[in-house]
Amino acid sequence: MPKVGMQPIRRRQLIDATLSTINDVGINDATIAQIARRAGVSTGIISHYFKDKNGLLEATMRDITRQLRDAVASRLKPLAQASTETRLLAIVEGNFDDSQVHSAAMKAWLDFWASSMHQPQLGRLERVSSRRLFSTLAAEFRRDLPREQARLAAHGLASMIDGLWLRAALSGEPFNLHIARTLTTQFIRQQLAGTESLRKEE
Amino acid sequence: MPKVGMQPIRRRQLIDATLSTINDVGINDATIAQIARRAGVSTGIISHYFKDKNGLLEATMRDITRQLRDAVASRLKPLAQASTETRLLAIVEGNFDDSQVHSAAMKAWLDFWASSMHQPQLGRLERVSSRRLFSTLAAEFRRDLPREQARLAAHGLASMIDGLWLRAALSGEPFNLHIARTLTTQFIRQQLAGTESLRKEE
Amino acid sequence: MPKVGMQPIRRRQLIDATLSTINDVGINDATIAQIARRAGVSTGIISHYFKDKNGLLEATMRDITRQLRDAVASRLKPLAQASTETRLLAIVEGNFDDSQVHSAAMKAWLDFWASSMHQPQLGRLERVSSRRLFSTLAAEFRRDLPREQARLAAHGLASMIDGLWLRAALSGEPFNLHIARTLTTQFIRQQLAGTESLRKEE
Amino acid sequence: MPKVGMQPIRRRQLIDATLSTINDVGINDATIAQIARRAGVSTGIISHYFKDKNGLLEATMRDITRQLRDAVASRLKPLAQASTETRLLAIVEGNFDDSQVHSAAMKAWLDFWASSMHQPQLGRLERVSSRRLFSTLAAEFRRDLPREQARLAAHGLASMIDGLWLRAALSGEPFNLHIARTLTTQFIRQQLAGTESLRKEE
DNA sequence: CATGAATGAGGATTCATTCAT
DNA sequence: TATGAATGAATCCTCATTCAT
Repeated sequence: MPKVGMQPIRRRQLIDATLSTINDVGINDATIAQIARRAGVSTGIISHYFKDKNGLLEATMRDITRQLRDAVASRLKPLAQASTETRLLAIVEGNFDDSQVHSAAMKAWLDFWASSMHQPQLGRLERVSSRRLFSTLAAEFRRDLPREQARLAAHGLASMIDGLWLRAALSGEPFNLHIARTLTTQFIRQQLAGTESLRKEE
Repeated sequence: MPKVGMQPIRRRQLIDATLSTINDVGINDATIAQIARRAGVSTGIISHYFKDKNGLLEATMRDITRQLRDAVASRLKPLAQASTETRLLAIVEGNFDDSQVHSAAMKAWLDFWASSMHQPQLGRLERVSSRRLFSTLAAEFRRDLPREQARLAAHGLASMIDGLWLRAALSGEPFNLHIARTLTTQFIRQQLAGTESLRKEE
Repeated sequence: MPKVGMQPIRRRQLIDATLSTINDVGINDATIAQIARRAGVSTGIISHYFKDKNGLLEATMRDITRQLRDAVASRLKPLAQASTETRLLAIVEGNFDDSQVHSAAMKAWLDFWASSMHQPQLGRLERVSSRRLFSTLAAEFRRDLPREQARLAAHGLASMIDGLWLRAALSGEPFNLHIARTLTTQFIRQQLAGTESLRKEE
Repeated sequence: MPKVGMQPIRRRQLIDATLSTINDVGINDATIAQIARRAGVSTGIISHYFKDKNGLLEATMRDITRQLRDAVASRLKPLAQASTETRLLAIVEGNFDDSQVHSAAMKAWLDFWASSMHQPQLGRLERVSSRRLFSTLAAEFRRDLPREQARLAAHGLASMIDGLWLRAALSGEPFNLHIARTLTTQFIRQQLAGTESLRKEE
């Protein structure tokens, strides 16, 4: 029963099925047949909408990076006039948004990270996303800190965010938002409070 | 040219070939044929020494976790009487040992991490390794800090270490040891210096 | 050239190719590639229709057991009112139907028998078929003989049928229907005629 | 620790291991490695004593046919002066000797039968054995019956013996010696008693 | 006489992709 | 638009055989 205007519906359906499949068996054991079955469509449909399997995976990765971008952007929007610390914490919160820390999302990110090491197309997407986090953080820190110090702080905070995420994913346990908040808050305050004594030695 | 006592030699050969192949094409595109060719042996030998491909991958992961363990242990050994900070920095340095931060090692870790999400056997190895880092750090922090604070600090430092590593791997650029040292040193000192004002608010 | 409704056609095609291949090289040297080539299709199609090689072999065995069942049933059908002897002879004739005694069929049976000793799935099929012959014969004998004697006669006749078959298969020569008829007819008449003098001594 | 005069010991060891392996996994899944392990020797030894796998299988088949021959011969030996019936029953008993009707032996026979359909060497051995049974039986019947009738009786008795054997093997249950004796005794007596009334009609 | 390391051909299976309907 | 039949390359694994020691 072909219908018109199915494209956005089918794409959504298939991306969701892809994420769900990745959650179950991982990106490498996710077969087109499995994804199609889960989406309730035939295998042929995938090439119709995404050209090939890579196209589907790329679209899926694009989807979760967009979700992350949105999660951050929506938290930052109402805080245009807020303090640097507040805005930094909002960015952190965005990265720990529900959409990003549930099991399926973390598995997908980890799988995409690994895949991106060997697939240029995915690598590009990953790099854009990774740099965006750094740039966003660096821009905020720059409001209160000198350039190099801001970059260092941004690098540190981005690493901590990703590290917290990574360890949560690998531990197999639910993401502990409380601990993540405590540690990132500490880090942000210390960076903004100045670290003269430490920097002296370098 | 069969000989006796080849086992350790062959195993080493094959694990090295596996790491090298993972570096080139990733764990999922690493075929038995490719690994065997690189090791200069026939494919059949792999099942002879490792039962099957999974056995080889597991042995390879075991190998890099052992390297990490050794890198940390060898740095810690001569510091039995040293200060907590010195010992913590030694642990960090161990994690950033050459054997761990060269491109091939980082790719292998990332691939193993992703695989460990879906392969129980690898997951177990990963969890052991991940927990060891946390325990080692927590034990050191515990010398100067109360229990809960030590655990928090350990979690934070472990996350930062893994995060720095992860972002380096994904960036495709060489690991910047200088920045990593600066950030981890900062973190350690601040944790050991006490964070009363921050903890008050929680 | 994909079409709809190909399933029954392809299954038939593949089962026939399997029987033909078994006839040529035996069940153990029958490779998927060979069967597929003979059927004029690709190897992949087998898993499409039969899941795997075992599925195909099972379906093939199911097919020849069904042929045997049909051969017996069709002979028995018009003989609802006939004498026990006539009906027993019809059952025997069914077992010696052309479909069962040509070289390919006999080889297939022998191969399946051997395989069924070590493959539970095939064993089950074999047992059903073997018991059906016994039950059918026993039911007929029961019309004229006491229970235990009927069972003994059924056992003996079934053994003679299978033995004639087996020795024909192993001899490599065409099945000698005349001798088979003579011997089974003798057996049936003697059983039905009563064997008091013999049974006395046991 | 090489020794002299090991040949007969090793051959016996390996043939027993082969039978045991066939009993467990069937002739087709019996690998050299498995057989060697079971015999407690290395794989290389097999080619040393039997040239190759086929040589071992052939020797094994030769072994069980010899056992059958011996079982019959030893029973017949003391009965040089006995009646035809007694001698025929002795032959039957030989075929149902313990060495022939235990599970492992029946599986081996069935496997060899199937293999012999496609392996000339084994086929030859099988044919010799099969014909020997027929000839032995025919010779006995010939003492009391005309030539053709004797041959028919021999064919029938051989078929019944093999059929009883086959059905026992396939049933998975222990060979029921009592039933086998009853049926074969019946058959022999009836053949020897004359079957004029039956033969009239052919 | 005996070992077991090493080979490599051969087979089953999987799966992305294509395409007639 | 949508299906699912069909392909066949790619991969892992098994295993008989060889042979240096």
